[in-house]
Amino acid sequence: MASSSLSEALHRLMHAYKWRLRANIRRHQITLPITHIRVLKGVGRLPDCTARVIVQRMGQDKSRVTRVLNDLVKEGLVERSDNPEDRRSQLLAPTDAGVEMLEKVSVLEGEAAACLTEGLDADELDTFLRIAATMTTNAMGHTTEPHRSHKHG
Amino acid sequence: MASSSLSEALHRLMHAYKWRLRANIRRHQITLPITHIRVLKGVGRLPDCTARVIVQRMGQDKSRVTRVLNDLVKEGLVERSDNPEDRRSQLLAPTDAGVEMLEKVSVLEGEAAACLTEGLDADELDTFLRIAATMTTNAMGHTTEPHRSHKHG
DNA sequence: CCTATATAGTGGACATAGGCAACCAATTGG
DNA sequence: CCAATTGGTTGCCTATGTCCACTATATAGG
Repeated sequence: MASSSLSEALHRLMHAYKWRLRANIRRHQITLPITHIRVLKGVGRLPDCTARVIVQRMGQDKSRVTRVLNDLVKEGLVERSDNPEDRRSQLLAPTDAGVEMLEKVSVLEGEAAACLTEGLDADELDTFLRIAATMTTNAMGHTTEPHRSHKHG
Repeated sequence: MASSSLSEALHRLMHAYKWRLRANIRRHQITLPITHIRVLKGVGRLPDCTARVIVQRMGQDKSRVTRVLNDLVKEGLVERSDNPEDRRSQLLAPTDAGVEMLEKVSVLEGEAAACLTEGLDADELDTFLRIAATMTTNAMGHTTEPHRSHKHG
């Protein structure tokens, strides 16, 4: 049964990965939840980043992103500034503390990735990523229902 | 940066997969959350299943498993019976309704898996599963800390 | 211009998920 | 018998994700 294998394999992998990531986060004395880290990374990496961009990139709910962003601002890791192009939204950028945090995070994620990919060569990792991307697209693709509420990019 | 790619790829894949699964669950008029389905599957598949077995197989917290099991019993999908080998624990088995549910679930997971693996040949899927298993082991493996608390033997 | 509609973001409420620690009861081993 | 361990339960908290309603701005159509 490939179906069952795939399902369980995904759940287990995700569980294990999160576990590893959390362990690393602790070890580095960071108190941010994983989602917050992902959002912070997005803010740091994307040039004219708005909440909308994060929402689209992560496929997450708007309200969730808002709340995470609120937390990050409260923690002094992210700043909002007026968006001259659209007064409904704000531009997001990491503060100095945010940049610092991002560096720590980069290290820590690198360690996690190194841990996971131990014993795999670049070719295999590449294949894995390619298939994962295909699966992601497949899963979100054919909607089976009249949905078409949002399109990504 | 493979690290960042891997991290994001995993998160995205899991998010997309869960989304697809949930859509299928809805379509089949099933009201069980994903975790409950996983636990029910475990109970159905493993011969002398106890809560402990589920905990070990899924790597989940004991308390979580207890609660999910309680729900499943309350829903009439799982039955507990005395374990003659150990009076602390009970043997778990699906009821008739549970078996029925498992059949529906099997269909639905098959559909989800089929959706995800569309355009992938058996070889690629196999590779993917193998690498995923390796990563899972890696992630849980070298603990960085003196842990060695349990091994399944 | 005014109105209708879409879009960006916010917040409330809730469900699902996972973790930590205390605890009980039964088992095991000295 | 006593101590430590193990299987399970419960309380409590955090994290994650979704749905819905709402505000404010933007934009298209009349």
